[in-house]
Amino acid sequence: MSATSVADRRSRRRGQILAAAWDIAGESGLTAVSLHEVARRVGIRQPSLYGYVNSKLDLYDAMFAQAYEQLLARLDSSAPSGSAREQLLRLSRVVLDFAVENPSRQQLIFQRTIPGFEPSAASYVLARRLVDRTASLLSALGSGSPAHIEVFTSLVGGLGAQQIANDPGGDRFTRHLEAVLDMFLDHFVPAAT
Amino acid sequence: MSATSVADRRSRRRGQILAAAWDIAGESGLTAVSLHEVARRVGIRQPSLYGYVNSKLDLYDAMFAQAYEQLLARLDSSAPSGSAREQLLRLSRVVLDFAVENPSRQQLIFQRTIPGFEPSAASYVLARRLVDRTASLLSALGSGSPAHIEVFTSLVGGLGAQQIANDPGGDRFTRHLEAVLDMFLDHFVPAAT
DNA sequence: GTCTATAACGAGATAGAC
DNA sequence: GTCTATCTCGTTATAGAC
Repeated sequence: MSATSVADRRSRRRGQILAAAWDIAGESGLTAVSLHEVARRVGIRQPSLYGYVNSKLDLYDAMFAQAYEQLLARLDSSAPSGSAREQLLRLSRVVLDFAVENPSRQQLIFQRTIPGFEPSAASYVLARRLVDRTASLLSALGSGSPAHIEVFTSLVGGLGAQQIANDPGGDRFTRHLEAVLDMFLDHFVPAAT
Repeated sequence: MSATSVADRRSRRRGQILAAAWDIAGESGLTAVSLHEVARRVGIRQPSLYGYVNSKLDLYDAMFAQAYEQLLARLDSSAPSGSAREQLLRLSRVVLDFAVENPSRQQLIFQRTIPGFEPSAASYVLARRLVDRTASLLSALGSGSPAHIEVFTSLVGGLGAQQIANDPGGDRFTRHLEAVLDMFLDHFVPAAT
């Protein structure tokens, strides 16, 4: 009858570990995350981490999965409403804000620049969910071909990458999102205008 | 009267050092470049490198500058010809190919994801040259506003980033370059069509 | 579940001889 | 210009006690 079960305590610790890892990544970059520093911040010794993750790459995988869970949760935080164009704009805006708010997340889940890291199958499923949502909105607009999806994701990803690399903390690039989306729709789905 | 001057030998060594660094980056990622491994490949001891670079970040800066020099040289390798649209397409194709051929170069000069690295003023001048060329071609098309430049660089950069992250070695994203360029011109420079 | 201790290794950088 | 030697610090991971 304890108020906190063993499973609860475990998952709380895991949450602390991931939070510490994201903090380090935010301060010093994704590659600066080390098990020693994570343990230091959580208040345990580095070997104790091996009760929660199997390796450093496994920690990255947990971060990858958590980032997608957070992003998908944000997309679900409001009921879909408005035209397909409005829904697509909202999805793009949420994704873009999410990436730009925390460049390490963008680097891990979109850019894939960590040497040796590949998301596990379980984590990859989450990544697919985002693509699928984008694809179905594009389909609703009559523009759901693979080529259209490839171009569209490049547009949104490109704005995010440029924003982070060339104007961190600003909005010189992200402010163009709606114009870029209209450019895309105008050109590829002229009927929708 | 020696066939190779002291300066020649120095610059040749420097070239070997940079080549070794790019090799390592290509094999194991940009962050895997270490002075020890560079020295090993050049055939000297690690402390000897300090006769050529002042620090590891200084080595990254030399790589940054070299990458831009190579890219600018490629752009100059053929005389400008054709319409402004054709020149813009050619410039974009060269930049895109350059980035995709060697992801480490893209990561260093466009993505800027190395913790603690900032290009020196001298290196930054080279980076500006690329932006200036792009801007003047866009101006010739009547689309040289800052906003247009921001959007255009995001389009090309986005295709490159997606290509590297999601289809390394392929062309699933880069093949859309011409379509994306036409989309851009259609929407922002309708008169040019 | 967390600890101490430690193995095994690598990094960047400096001192000083030749 | 290159070397040897070394400092200092960091890392991932494992063994084994409590």
